[in-house]
Amino acid sequence: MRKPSETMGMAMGIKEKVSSNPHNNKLRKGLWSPEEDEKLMRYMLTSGQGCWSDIARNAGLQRCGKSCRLRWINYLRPDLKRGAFSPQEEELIVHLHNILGNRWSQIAARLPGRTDNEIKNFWNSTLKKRLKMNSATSSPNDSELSDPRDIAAGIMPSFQAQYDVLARCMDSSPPPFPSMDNMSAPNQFDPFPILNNRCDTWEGVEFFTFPSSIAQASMGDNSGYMNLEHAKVGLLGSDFSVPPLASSTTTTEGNNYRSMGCGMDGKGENSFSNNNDSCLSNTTTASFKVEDDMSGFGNNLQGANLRIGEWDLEGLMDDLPSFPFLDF
DNA sequence: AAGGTGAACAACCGCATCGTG
DNA sequence: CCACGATGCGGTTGTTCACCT
Repeated sequence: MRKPSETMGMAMGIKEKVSSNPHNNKLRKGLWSPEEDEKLMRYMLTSGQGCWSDIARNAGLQRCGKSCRLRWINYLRPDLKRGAFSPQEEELIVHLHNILGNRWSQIAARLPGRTDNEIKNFWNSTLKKRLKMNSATSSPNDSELSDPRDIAAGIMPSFQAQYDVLARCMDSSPPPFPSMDNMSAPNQFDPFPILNNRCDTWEGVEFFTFPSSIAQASMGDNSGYMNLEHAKVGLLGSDFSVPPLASSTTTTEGNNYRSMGCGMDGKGENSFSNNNDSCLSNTTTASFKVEDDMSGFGNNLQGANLRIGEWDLEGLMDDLPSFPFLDF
């Protein structure tokens, strides 16, 4: 795989577009030169973000703010993870696309270090093609695969059944989602089965165990992300594992609960992604006691008495933006 | 070696949304 | 309420490289 950043940047000096803005200044377009990158990077690191048009001007760049923003977000941001997508990331993208569709920014928000543009390109170039190849060999009658589950199934057949389970839960109402009592039966419902390497049932509460590869690759570095390896998240103790629905209710009573450090604060409100409108915050009646150790999470839920009410698709979709999975 | 073609990626464009005066 | 600018997002295009013939 070539490194476009190395090749395309150099090419910019040769083929350079210029457009004029209303103030008659010449604004560059096209690929960014290393010098421009350095200017923007230096300015962003020293002065931080602000109005992008100001940034473009103050950094001495003959670019529009929009272009600077895009360059920063898609390429210069220090927390970006470069390189090929791991198989786990591929699965995650496919799965999230299953649920979210072409909401690349939301998908990207759940893949630390990846940009929406990157994911979109990856989807359009690689995954779509893989799908076509698979669909051509498997189901000659299906000329078009408009259903996301077809796409997922085309790429990773195991998703078909998993998506169906999710779809049943999303499509049907009244309550497609099993009550917590029923949740004691393993794998009754798994909205993110690919994350569910191991499903532990612990006193009636299911936990998802993170694939360590994902946890390590995406969050176990020194970039301030939590190391989620071996992390377990209570099904409803946090909206990490399930995009909670508007009408869902959760009750915990008398818990001695070592919460996911960034998932639930002491009031049972979501603090994972700074979303005050968290899907849980308005519905959760939990009263969690959070122990001092916040570095790990979800290891010590005891006596949980969780209850889930009704679930609905609309609520799910509304809540997805705040669903904090891998959202840092 | 030269040309064609597709893959991969960067960047642009247009539109929607949001905040502010 | 409206206008306007800034920002965000998704679709699309443009560019380069690698591979194949």
